Amino acid sequence: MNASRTARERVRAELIREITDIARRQLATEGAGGLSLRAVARDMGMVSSAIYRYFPSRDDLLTALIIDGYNAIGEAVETADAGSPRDDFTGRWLAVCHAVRTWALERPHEYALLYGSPVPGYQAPEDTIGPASRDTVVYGRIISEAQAAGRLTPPVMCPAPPEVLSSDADAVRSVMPGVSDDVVTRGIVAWTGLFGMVNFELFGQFNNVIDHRRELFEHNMLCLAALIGLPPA
Amino acid sequence: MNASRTARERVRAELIREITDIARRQLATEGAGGLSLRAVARDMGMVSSAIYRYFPSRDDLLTALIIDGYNAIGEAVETADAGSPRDDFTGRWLAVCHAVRTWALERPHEYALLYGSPVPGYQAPEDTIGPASRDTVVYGRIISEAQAAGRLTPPVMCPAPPEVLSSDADAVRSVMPGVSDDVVTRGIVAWTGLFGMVNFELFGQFNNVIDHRRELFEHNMLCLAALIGLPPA
DNA sequence: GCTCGTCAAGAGCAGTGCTCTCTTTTTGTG
DNA sequence: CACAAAAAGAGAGCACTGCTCTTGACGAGC
Repeated sequence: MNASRTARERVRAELIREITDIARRQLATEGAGGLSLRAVARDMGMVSSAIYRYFPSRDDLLTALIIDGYNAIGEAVETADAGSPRDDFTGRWLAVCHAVRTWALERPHEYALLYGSPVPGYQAPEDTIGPASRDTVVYGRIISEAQAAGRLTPPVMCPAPPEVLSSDADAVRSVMPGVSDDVVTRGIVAWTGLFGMVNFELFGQFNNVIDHRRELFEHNMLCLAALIGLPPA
Repeated sequence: MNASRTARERVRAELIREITDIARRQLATEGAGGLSLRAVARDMGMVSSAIYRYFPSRDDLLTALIIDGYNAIGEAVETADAGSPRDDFTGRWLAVCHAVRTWALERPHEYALLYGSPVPGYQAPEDTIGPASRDTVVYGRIISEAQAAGRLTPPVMCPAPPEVLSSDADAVRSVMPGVSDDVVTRGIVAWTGLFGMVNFELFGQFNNVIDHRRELFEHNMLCLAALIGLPPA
């Protein structure tokens, strides 16, 4: 009864996994806009309408891929952080930066699905906001732990954040406890700078301009680390 | 003879302009992926096949829109820079940053076409790289002129850029003459940080996180200005 | 006047997302 | 075990897409 029920659910789960796998493969070659339910169905030896038993619409498939993607990049970031000595805060930051970049370069279309322009007509549902912040808690933790260890010394150069930003800083502090508003906003600069750099490299803004992209990336991430106040390498 | 010939060419140019205008309007509501030649043709009271007399493919229409877009944002940036006192380098930088952000917020889909994920199957032709750098010369000029005026004092915090980056720095220096490799790389940090911030705001990464986006943007751009070495406001 | 290039129009092809109906298979229960 | 109910597959079909090909009209230059 329960065993048989789960038997059916198991094959269903297996099919869903297979569909998303094929879709991810198709995403890798065609890009988000070229993702075709019919092509996925063909690859599975299914008739196109049968796919709709598992994903009621193309957007639902996209949502599944997006959630998987956020989890995957989050996991990559977590692994990178775990591989560095706990008290080497700059090393940890650099490691997670490289993890993001490497992950993005290896599956550009999947990355574009997460951090590129939203696919037209697609509205990200609530389910995505949880996994979407899985990586950010890692960045926040590095900064928080550096602060707690007394190793955070932001250079005096940025103006003090205006009072109006304090509520936003409070929100961000949920992943970055124990730091001042000033450090929070510096963290946001580094955060957006990290992804801005990856975006530019991936979306072509560096074409015909920058050749040594890994080196430039690393140097700029070190620059951002210094801006946050992490100790020099 | 020549008059009549140009008469024909004039109506042709007028039609091309009308097509791109309608396409841009459609882009604003549907997004890049939803741009449909047939819909444009319908809006013009044309039959769909007639459009192909003017744009041989959908990609060619996209290319035209992209070139127009780069020129438009370039012009917006130039105008913003021209509106600030020549020797207020931080003010000029802040003005162009706000110009980029405002331009992007007013036509998010067009911005996504330029700085978002590349549309699937679309390969940007050579024609786009000229207009694509129209805005960057403005950023570069601000930094160069600040340097020439002796107003550029980068805070000591970033490590020195590695030797391997010198050739890339040389390339970038074509829009940012007279500055050291160190300043060039700082400029790239600011450049990517600017667009990283706009991307995050536009592509939804700030949803449920940041409320006072304009204020945060301005503060972070000031922080990046300080990182470059521009004088405090 | 006649030819030739330009253009609009329409039909048509292959593909898409999605819905509907019909049939088959699987499942839990009397 | 038998049977009704639920789930899944199959296929046709609708409206749409980009794009191609052919046909017929128009206007400019020889």
